[in-house]
Order: sequence, then structure tokens, then C-alpha cells
Amino acid sequence: MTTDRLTLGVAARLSRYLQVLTQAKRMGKSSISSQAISEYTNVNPTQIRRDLSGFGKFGKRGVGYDIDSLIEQIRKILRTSGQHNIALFGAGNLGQAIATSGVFADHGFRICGIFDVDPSKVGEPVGELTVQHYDELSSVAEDVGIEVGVLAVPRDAAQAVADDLVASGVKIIFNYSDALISVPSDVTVHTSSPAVELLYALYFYLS
Amino acid sequence: MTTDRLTLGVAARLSRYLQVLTQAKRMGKSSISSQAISEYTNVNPTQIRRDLSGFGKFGKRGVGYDIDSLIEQIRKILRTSGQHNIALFGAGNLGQAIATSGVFADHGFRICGIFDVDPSKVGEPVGELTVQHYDELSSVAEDVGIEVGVLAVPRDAAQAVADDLVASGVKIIFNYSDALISVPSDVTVHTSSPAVELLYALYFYLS
DNA sequence: GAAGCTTGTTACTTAGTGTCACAAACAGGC
DNA sequence: GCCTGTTTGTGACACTAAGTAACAAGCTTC
Repeated sequence: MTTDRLTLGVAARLSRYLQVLTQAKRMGKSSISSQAISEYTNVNPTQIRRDLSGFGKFGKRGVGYDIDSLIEQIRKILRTSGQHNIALFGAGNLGQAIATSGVFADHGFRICGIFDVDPSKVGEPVGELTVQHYDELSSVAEDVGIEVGVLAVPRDAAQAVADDLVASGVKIIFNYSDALISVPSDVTVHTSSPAVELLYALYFYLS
Repeated sequence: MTTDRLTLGVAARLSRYLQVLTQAKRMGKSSISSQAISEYTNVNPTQIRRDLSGFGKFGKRGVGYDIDSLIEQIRKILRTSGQHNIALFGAGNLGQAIATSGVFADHGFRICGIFDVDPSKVGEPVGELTVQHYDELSSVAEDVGIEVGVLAVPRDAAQAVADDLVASGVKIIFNYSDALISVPSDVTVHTSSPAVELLYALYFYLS
């Protein structure tokens, strides 16, 4: 309950709750019960309450959990409160979709730069940002500090960008391409793979 | 080993292996060891071998696993071989990125239609497809059969599309919006939430 | 003040995971 | 042809996490 690391399972479930809570907040709800969270996450209500009660008494009996305060509490537990700078690579369709969607902003991530090598894209506005040339990465990295690099580039360019990010001290890379990226062991690569997630869902719900 | 359902954990890991195998194949590799898979998935090599050996002897001792045949075997285990029709909703940046990326095609998913309500988008080509008006959904659903609906629409439109998909008999919905979607209990909604996945990664690798 | 929820918490059972260990099989070098 | 090194396949076992049931405490509403 102090500096102990959460287990993988607990952290995964807390993240899941966070997702539902954020969505529920967006839909205008202010309070939610463990039963309701259970319906959206497929996690046992008792399990949810136990996960949460291990860190404090966040709920009100007979009412449920206040969404705003629970979001804040979970983010404290996950030690991810505050703002985190992320850099986005690739200003194609995917990059633009990410930059303008707000999915990251809702969770405390600030896109501090969007980079591309295509001269026709550099200088163009995307959301509230302007596309910068990839060569400016190192100076931006020094100025503001980048915690996460998001790769929305073609497969063939992904490893090179990852290498540069590693050289700049970035420890977390979120890979939207289908490249298999090699990094030192102290760097984490998370690859988005919606098709595989679909296969997983298919197995359970069509068999 | 016959009709028993896999446990959640096993199915999740198999999907994860599939992801890495597909990536490795793309990178030109033809064979891979459990040790190598372990490095990309953070799953114990012994665990990987046990997961696989439960269904047959797929590897060659001293060599590793043949990537092509292992991909096929895992897809058989997950019972997701063959083609699956998916319908894509929303022809904005995200929809176009999905339609042109090939991430779904690589895993046996065929995009059988891309729909939008914006008259300026209907009729426009996106990848190998042409954007159809949303009103044509029901006829397409009857003609070809849709197994999965992918929502790349704004939050406010997501629930309505989901309702129509449910009415058309679709059982799996992949939601890229941040809407909280309600469906009957026999329908599965999988919501993409990259920001939450990032928070999860942040917890483990920056704390 | 009473009825009905919902949380917080305990105890117990069940199932999955990590780990060590080792034999069997394959490739490559000599 | 044989030896060396590598990698799979598999057993045993401890450990941890997750599912389940049950119930008291506390809040809201009528």
C-alpha cells in the first residue's frame, strides 16, 4: 500500500476502470456503482470493490462512487497524475486522427510536437499544432522533455524513429505500425494491434 | 483439447504470439524460438512452449518454430481461420487510415464496406473501396453478411450506429470512439483506448 | 424511523502462473 | 560419423491471483 508495485492484473483492471469512468463522465454521469462498472468491464463487482478498497474508501454506501474523484484516485494509484508530454510521428491520416481526437488529452497526455519528413506536410496546421520537420526532434526533446513517442509512420520508417527516440532518452514507445521494433531492455514498446484484439474477441463470442 | 473453451489467459497470450509472429513474418523472418517470442511479449519462454505444446508439437528442437505454420496453427486453435467480413463506419481521417493500412487484411479480415453520412464523402474512393451512404448498410448487411462493425465515427453518432448494427445481427463491435456504448448482453463491444494502455505502460516503466 | 441499496471486508476455494529441472531431438562443425 | 550446443516438450511443485459467498456498516429515500 505504499511503494509496493501493483500486480499486472490489478494495474490492468484499474486502467480498465479508468477507461469506463472517463467514458461515463463524458456521457454526463457523475456517479457509478461497482455493478455498473462490472457490466462494462466484465469484471466481478466484488473484485472491483476489493481492488479499490485496498487503497482507501472511495465509495459511498448506498450510492456508489463519485466519478470525478475516483478517476483522480486511480490516477494517483497508477502514479500517472499530471501532464505527460508525448511526441507524435507521422502526419498522415492516422497521425492527424490522433492529434485531433483528444483521446490522449483526456488522460493527461499533451502532444508536444507532431513530426514528419514530407516537405508538403511540414508547416501545415493539425489541430492546435503545426507539423514540424523530423530533424527538429532532438531540439524539441531537449527543450520540453518527451516521455512517450507515438509512431504513426510507415513500417519501414518505424525502427529508425524508434532508434532516435531511444537516443533521446525516451523510455516508452507506442507503435501504431506493424513493424517489429527492437529496443534496449529498459525501453518499452507497446504495439497497437486491433486486428489481433478482434481475433481474440471473435474467439470468445462466435465460437 | 477438443471443444473446450480456452481460458482467457491462454487466448490472450496466443493472440499476442500471433501479433509478434505476423510482425516477424513481415520483417522477413521464417523461424523463431520461444526465447525470441518471449523478448517481444514479456511472456516466459516455458509458458509459451507449454501454451503451444498443449495443442500439438509445432516446433523443431534445436531450431524453433516455423513462423508460417505456427501462425496457421494458432489461427486454427482460435478458430478464426478464413475470411471475416467487417464494415467500417466513418470515412474521416481515422476511417481512411484503417481502410488503407492493411492491418485488418493481414489477419483475415475483409473490409466489405465503408459508410458515412457526409454527402461530400460518399462516392469517394478510399483504398480499394468506395464510400457508401450509411443508408445502404442494411442492404449490404443482407447481401454479404457482416461479422464485425468498426466504429470510427464521432462520439455522438456511435450509439446510433451500434443500435443499427445490433438490429442487423452483428455480434461484435469495435469502437474507436470514446462513447460508452450499451448493447444487449450477447453483443460484445471492444473499445480502443490507447491512452489508457499508455497509462498502464507508464505505471510499470516510469515508477 | 424503516426499507432498500451499495460499499467494505472476511474466509475459503479454485485455477492459473512462474520456476526449476531434464530428457529428446535437431543443426552444424570437425 | 560423432560431438557440441541449442531448443523443444514435459513433469512436478510452490505461489499467487481470481472467483464466490456471505454479511455488517453506512447512505438515501420515503
